[in-house]
Amino acid sequence: MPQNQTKYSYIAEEIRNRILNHQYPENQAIPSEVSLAKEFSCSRMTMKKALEVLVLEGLLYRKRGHGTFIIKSALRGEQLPIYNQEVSGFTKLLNGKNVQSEVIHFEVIFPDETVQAKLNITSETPIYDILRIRMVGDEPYVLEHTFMPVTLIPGMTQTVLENSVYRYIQEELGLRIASSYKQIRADKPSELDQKYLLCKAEDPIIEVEQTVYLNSGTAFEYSLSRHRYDKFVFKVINVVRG
Amino acid sequence: MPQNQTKYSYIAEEIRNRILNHQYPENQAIPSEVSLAKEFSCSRMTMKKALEVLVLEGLLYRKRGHGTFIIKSALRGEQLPIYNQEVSGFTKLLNGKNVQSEVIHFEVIFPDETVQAKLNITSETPIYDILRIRMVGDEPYVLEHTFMPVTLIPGMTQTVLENSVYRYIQEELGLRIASSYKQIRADKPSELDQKYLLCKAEDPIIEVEQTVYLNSGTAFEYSLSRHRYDKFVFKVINVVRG
DNA sequence: TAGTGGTCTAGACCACAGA
DNA sequence: CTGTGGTCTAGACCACTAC
Repeated sequence: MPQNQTKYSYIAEEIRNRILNHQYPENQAIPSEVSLAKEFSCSRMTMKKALEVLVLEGLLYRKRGHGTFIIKSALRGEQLPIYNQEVSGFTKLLNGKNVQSEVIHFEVIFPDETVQAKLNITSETPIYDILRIRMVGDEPYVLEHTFMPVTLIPGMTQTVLENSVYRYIQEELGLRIASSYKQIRADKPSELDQKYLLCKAEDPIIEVEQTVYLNSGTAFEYSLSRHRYDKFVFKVINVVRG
Repeated sequence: MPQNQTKYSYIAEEIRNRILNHQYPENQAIPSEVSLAKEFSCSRMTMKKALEVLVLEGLLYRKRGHGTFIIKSALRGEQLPIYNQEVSGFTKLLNGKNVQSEVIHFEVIFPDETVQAKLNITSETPIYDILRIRMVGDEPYVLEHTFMPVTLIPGMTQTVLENSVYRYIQEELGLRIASSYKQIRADKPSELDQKYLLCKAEDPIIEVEQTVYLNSGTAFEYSLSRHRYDKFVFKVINVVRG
């Protein structure tokens, strides 16, 4: 048992690995709560919490009176809980690929009414106004327009923007992200979209509007990400609770 | 305390109502776990579970050492957990409005390879092949192409299709929905889209591809819903766990 | 030091399914 | 009947914050 980790998340990790390594047969129930609790020397409640993590990831489902089963389609790749299970930036999502960011626009301004409402700030609160194009290899993927209060995220630089803003916020500033709210819609491409995403006037755009909150309950980012329609799919897993 | 409901979900409901009715000040912590547990005569664990429900709904956030706070933006309407928190059909989402469904196509066929893979069935398993246009008032909203195994959902009729398939499945057949997997993307309109959604060739389409699973772990629905871009927004709430 | 939420325990009772 | 998961309890200890 490693330090600095809760028991249930350690157990969840271990069982997740077993599932992904096919150490449990796919066509029958995995061991029961009681026997797993015995194996891991924990209480039944803790084991339940560990398994709950995997249920919410879409890897397991449980049925009273029957047992706990592996969701086979989750093993086949495809439907992995990538996009909506973690609040992370673009950089993390495309881990391993050659991701670059080009800063098109970066200044400090005062917010308009929309941004004031989204970030819950007054018109006198200075914000960063950032426009970036994100590239994978040589190809443009997404045009991101981001607004963040300067006082919350001090010391933003061109270098940070070209790398990972989220890494800076979490590792350098030590802030914790608590939640995000996204709205996804389709739109026609603007001239800006066409210019930077290299798309045609008849190509749709898929837009993700996002507000991200810190642990403290304050909104720190409002952003509009406009993606090429041929290079973006948003995945959502949904588990009925109770 | 009503029958037929768990204690924690009853408590969550009660506290949710208090929040929405502004019975707790927005700018300070709501009562602590311990005091709420005393008020509702429950253990601290049960109260924690009740509050956890509201955290996952995006209504509350909690901070160790500080307390439990209301997420104000959730009260302002806008960011309500409508679309992704419940696995429900179109009928329920637009509750109260005049929703109509017109069945364009309804027959039993054998699945192609894509549908076989999505529903995890063989080419000899008969399925319903359903094409419906959903209207709100006089306006077309979404064109839904749905595939369901006949053996799982027996007795499908034109009348059911014109009303709510989900209600039929849950109330008439007594089946329980466990989870769903969605992929959201933008696309150009096909001729079918243009004909039924009354959209122009340059209007984008937003497509939701969905597989829905029953309690038993079997997939019962694979569908492609194509929405008018000016009448559909997909909302996602995301809470960091741990 | 006191108060908050987070984790963990050992055990109880219940609902549901299959033999 | 046994075995499964779901709920609930009463209490413990810990981590974090504020005073």
